[in-house]
Amino acid sequence: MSAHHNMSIDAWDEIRTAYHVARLGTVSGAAEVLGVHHATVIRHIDSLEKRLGTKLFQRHARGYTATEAGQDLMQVAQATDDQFTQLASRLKGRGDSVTGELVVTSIESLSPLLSPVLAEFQMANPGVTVRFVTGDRVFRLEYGEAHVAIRAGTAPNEPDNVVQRYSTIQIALYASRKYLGGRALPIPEEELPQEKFMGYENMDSRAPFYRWMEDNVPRQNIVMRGSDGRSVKHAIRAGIGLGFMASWEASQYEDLVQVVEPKPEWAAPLWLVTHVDLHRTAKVQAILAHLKSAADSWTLA
Amino acid sequence: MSAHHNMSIDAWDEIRTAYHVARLGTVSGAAEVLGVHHATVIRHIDSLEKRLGTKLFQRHARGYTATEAGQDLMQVAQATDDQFTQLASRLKGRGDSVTGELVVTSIESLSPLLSPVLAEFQMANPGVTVRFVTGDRVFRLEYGEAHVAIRAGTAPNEPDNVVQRYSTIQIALYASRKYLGGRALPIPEEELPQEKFMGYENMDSRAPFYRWMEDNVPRQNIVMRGSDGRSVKHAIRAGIGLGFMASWEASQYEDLVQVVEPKPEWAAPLWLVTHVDLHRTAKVQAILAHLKSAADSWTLA
DNA sequence: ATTGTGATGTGCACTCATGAACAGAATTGC
DNA sequence: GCAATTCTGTTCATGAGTGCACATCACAAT
Repeated sequence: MSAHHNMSIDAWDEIRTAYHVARLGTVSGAAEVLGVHHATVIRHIDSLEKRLGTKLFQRHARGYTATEAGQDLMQVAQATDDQFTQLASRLKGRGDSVTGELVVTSIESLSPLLSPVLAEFQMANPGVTVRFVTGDRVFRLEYGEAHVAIRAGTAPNEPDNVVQRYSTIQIALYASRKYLGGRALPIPEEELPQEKFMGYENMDSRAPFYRWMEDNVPRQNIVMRGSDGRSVKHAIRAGIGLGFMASWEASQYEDLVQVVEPKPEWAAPLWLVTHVDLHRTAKVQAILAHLKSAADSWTLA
Repeated sequence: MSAHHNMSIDAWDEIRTAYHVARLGTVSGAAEVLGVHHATVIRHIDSLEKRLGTKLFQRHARGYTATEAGQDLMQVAQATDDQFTQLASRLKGRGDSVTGELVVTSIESLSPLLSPVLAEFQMANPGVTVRFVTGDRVFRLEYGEAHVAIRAGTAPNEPDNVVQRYSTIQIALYASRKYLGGRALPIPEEELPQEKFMGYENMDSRAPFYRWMEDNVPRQNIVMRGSDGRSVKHAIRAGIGLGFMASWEASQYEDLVQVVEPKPEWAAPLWLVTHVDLHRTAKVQAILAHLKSAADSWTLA
């Protein structure tokens, strides 16, 4: 039983037709405006009247004149037409201009790098409201959780996602001067496993430097683990031992020094990933362009 | 050029489809509610997005989630659906119940006869507003000028008008006692042409008693003419001579007497005429029934 | 792992709404 | 009064939109 016990009109096009007939007073005029044959207009009216059980028009050779019911319908349809027209211009404009919300997501560790860039973008486009969502859980673009995501690591290959190569985060091993105590640098690679290390809580991540640490550093030498980048950073600065950090972040601190020449495989590629449905919109294109131009001024490599 | 330079949406059904998709979150669910195949829903969405130039939904295997644009559309469509539903119930009710305006038209001379009947009807149906329009010009039902007309004379045969036999107005020759001066009644028919007569201004009317007067009474004996029934009535009562009057009206006055037995051909048939489009509506049926029952209590013959 | 379920998406046959042509009627013009 | 115009209304052929079937995919549960 698919019958609507609560009567709701399931032929909006017919109302639209009736509206123009009531407005113009003739079937032919309405047919011309609607771009259909006048026979179609007559059929729409007949169908609608049959459905409503009420005569909407009185037919005569000079045209159709709306009954009270028809005039009532005309007023409602008039309002509807106005609202739809406004909606259309809103939506049209929304497609070509950068307004409304713009949701960007990334892993939390990129936050200090991206925040200023996004702030810049917002100031350049006052009409847009930027929401920067970070978190270790992957925000799913296909559910509309974000317009663009900055992902790190291996290239995502989820379907319906258009992914672009973005930039490269140079990762290196750092330690504080306090820990090193004036030792000669770089530390020879064969001696590294004997150092103390600051590790990560969830090493299940497939980041290459994680795997390097798992493979080359004895478990007992990983003396502490942190679950987020900030705690790792503070532990290293406190002198607990060696640890992986992004070069751009470590270089901001005078007390941190790079202990070995970074291996190329440690580098974490960044990916700009957007949903295919939203990729072509002006808003997404604008933020992508802005992110790329910002990356050009970075000195990450 | 039939191009709409002002963008207005010319596919309301597609908006309705998109509305239900946005509301339910899945194409399949919307298809079931709408009573169409889910492929149709997909095609509607695609068409609408193409038309608006904006993505309304993000597609994924679990369903469709509305973008900002889609949510905007959903709100507008929600309001539209509510308004249409209200309209439908209003119109549905209007078809089966007697409410709103009811326009009745007749020739002016029937006004005193019909007015109390219409007043009765209004009091029996408080929801209806009765407009009683009299005038010598014929109000055209097909232009929506009236719901029901009471016509006198020969049966109207206009197309699209359903006409019913109503009642018969008995017309007879009357004169005031002052004019007669106590003569014996009835006046022999062969002496009638020698009497003085009160006539009508527009004798072009095809009423049978008009023609009788034209045919049987010498022109110079029609000593006065009036353009409306009231002036004729007053002239007769003033004693100017003989004149045709409706029996129901003349019988109200003590000073008026019937001078000859009325000829059957003088009687004026009344017709109830309605437009075919409105004839079946409850409102029209109600007033017709009321008029007929009122006629049963009349003593016109 | 594997099966099951409930989604979206697409090619193909078909039906139904549409469009073209014509007829009828009323009003307008000369 | 007669022709011209402008409507409505109906019939019939056609094409666009629809429904069906099947493929595909994602998630959940056993």
